[in-house]
Amino acid sequence: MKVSREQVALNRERIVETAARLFRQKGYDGIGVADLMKGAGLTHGGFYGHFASKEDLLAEATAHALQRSVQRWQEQTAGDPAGGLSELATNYLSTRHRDHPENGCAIAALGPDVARLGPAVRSAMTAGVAGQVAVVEQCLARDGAADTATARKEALATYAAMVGAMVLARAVDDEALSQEILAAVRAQIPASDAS
Amino acid sequence: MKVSREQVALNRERIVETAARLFRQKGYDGIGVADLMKGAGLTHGGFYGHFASKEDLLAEATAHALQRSVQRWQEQTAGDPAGGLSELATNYLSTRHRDHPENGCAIAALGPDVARLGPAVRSAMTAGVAGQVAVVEQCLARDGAADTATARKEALATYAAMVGAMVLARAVDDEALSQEILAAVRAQIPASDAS
DNA sequence: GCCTATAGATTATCTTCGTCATGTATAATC
DNA sequence: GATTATACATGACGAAGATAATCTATAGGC
Repeated sequence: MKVSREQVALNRERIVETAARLFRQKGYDGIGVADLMKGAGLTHGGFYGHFASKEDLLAEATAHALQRSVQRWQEQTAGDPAGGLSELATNYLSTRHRDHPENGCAIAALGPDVARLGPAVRSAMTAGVAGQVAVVEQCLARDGAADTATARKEALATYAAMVGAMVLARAVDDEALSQEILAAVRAQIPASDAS
Repeated sequence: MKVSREQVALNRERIVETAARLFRQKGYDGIGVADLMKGAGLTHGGFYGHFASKEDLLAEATAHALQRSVQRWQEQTAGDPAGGLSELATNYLSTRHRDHPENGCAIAALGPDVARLGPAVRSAMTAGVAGQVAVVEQCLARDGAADTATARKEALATYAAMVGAMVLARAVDDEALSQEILAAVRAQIPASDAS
């Protein structure tokens, strides 16, 4: 049964969105094409009309998720004259984020998976990383603590600490340690000892 | 064909070691039981005589890999009066480590996978994380820059940055950015601006 | 209002997975 | 040296995976 042009676009978008959610939640191998399609309210039949492969879908889903993240980060940090990094870090390093990877950072949820996959996925991830780093860099620049070269270095290090903290906080089976990790990185964010 | 007691123990050990290598290289779902056993020079038949499940093997392999890491970390840092963190970070944040996950840090390679698995695997991971954090903490204490509470916080944050940097450096498809990330975190390690 | 292109459903295929049952040769035990 | 216990090999199973071919109903254009 054919479907209208806009319905097709809508369906495609819904597949990508569902995939972005489910991949982050269950991992690349943790969810199959059939369930992915079912999650979008379709059956697996039409999948290969939309995407060349499952990996291709992951590339799109990753790009989608990261674009959204970057956008949200920009909104969160835009208004703050102090740079806005503090609020960003508080949100990122929260137990809410830790417990809901399906809406969270794609790198913290899929980083190692992506590292083992093909160029399409990796380059989508690269673009996302670059975007997120740029936001952190902007925050630091706005805060005006250092020259641009130092700001970039600091941005990269801060960003790495945030991602690492989330990976660790999720992997660990000890609630106290998990929270301790998040708190330690939160406390160390430059120009945001407001904890 | 039965096999001598010591041969059995040897086989088991070889399976765990092979698994530790292959899981880190290919991910939990990236390698099957049959190939795992083949990697240890056996067939898949005897697997369930040794382990209750594939996940059970991952738990053992994770524990094994992390114990080795902690041991190596201790050796690397033991002799240095300045704490030894600098050498540790240089090794961890190297392109060699980045390009050889099969011998590297289990968390950077398997973190998100572990987060989705059962308690056996997670608690093995937790013990390993705790051990690695303890080494970093010792380094900072030996360097004597701060009281113990601050040293612990700093250790957690430093460790998170190292793990995050490795995850990012591996996920990213841009050699320059990848190295930039590693360098930025290296430069930020406390008491080791010796780069 | 008919024609045709096509989105998505149905169904099939082929692979690979984790797990398990059985067979067999040999180490351990006496 | 005979008996017993068992580690591993072989092979099979059912489930689930990705991918592909075919079918069909309808949207878009005339």
